[in-house]
Amino acid sequence: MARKTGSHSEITGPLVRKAAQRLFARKGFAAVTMREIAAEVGVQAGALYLYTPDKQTLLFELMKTHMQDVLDAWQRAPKGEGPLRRLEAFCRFHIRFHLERPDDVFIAYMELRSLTPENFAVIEKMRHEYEDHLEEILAAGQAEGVFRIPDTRLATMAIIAMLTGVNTWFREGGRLSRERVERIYWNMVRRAVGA
Amino acid sequence: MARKTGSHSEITGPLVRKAAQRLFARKGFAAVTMREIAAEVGVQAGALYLYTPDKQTLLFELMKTHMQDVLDAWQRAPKGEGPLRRLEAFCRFHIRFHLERPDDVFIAYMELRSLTPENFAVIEKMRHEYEDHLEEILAAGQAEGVFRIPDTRLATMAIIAMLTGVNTWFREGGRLSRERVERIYWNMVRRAVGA
DNA sequence: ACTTGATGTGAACGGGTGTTCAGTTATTGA
DNA sequence: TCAATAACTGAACACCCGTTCACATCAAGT
Repeated sequence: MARKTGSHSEITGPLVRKAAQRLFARKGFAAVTMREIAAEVGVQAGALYLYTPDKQTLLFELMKTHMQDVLDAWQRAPKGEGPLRRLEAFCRFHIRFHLERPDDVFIAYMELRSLTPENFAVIEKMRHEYEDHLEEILAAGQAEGVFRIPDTRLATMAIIAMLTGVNTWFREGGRLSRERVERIYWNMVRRAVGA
Repeated sequence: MARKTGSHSEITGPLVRKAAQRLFARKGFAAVTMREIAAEVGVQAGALYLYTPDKQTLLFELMKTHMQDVLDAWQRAPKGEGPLRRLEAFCRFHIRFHLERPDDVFIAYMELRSLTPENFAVIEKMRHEYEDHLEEILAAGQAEGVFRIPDTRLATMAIIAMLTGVNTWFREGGRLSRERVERIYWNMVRRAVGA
């Protein structure tokens, strides 16, 4: 078979990651067996080790890729000018991006404790980096007198928790459209920061 | 030994629940073994089955007791008069109560998927009952013109997600006192609902 | 035609899983 | 004193775990 890299199948590899992602999100890392993942892909358990050195690395790579995707996507997202517009951009981006990747989000928030300490440190750092983007917006708005926030770090955590919470109840085709949810949440955030 | 009920030891029983609670919160239900719990208590694994029919029931009872505690505590909590004071009471109650039981909260939010469908339905119903208490406050305030909320259900979910998020970062003896955190969060909620 | 190497099988490895149960111990009430 | 029983042990049960590896398959490159 024609190979471009020294790695393995470009077909089975992604299938393994997708199956693992779906199963980890649904049942939790510890409750999923390598044989389950293999069955989902349509191979025997041993074949998985052509694509990952072990189960822990499989989880870590999923989480790292997700966090990198978030950071890259926010970097590329249109942001507008001024703290108010930037905050709106962030809120809408966060909701939209997370709703598009419910499994990844679930894993990233629930399986931190399943990571080895070294892997945890890596993911935690990336998460903190993302949170800092929001905190910078809040701090800038506070400095300009656009926001009235007693503690920017606390407001950061509150806003992210609130926005991420959408994933726990939102269902496509439900009572509210994604656009409507985005607008309502943005308005709550805007008022919460006193703007 | 003098027994009042037909059940078993009133010493070891609670110890089992506390050990399970701590371990489930720290490592996750699926990652904790009955032998680990037994070791924490200081007995052999077989002895646990004097206090629970199986591992699943142990988890379910922990979660059910916690949810019942939340509902009872809110029922008993001082609430003040009018939607604004009631909302403040709810916010402060939620933060305080949850910060006092970090392990229970962690389990209740993370291990829903580890429950059997029947057990899940029971817990989900209790959770919904709690959420409804908040939604009723919001609806009353909206009706009286004290709040400006486009969608009470959505505001309910947003507020609860925001308040529960405190548990992920708050540390006793940290930069902010619990009272200060309560006040800041309450102010954010108050502004978010337009009051 | 033949070697190469990617892709995968299927059995095995050592160890761990939840759960059961016959038997031991210790304390009790009569 | 002694039968009753709560509390617990320690071994066993049947099965599942992540991971390894000798071996098979088969398309591609020379």
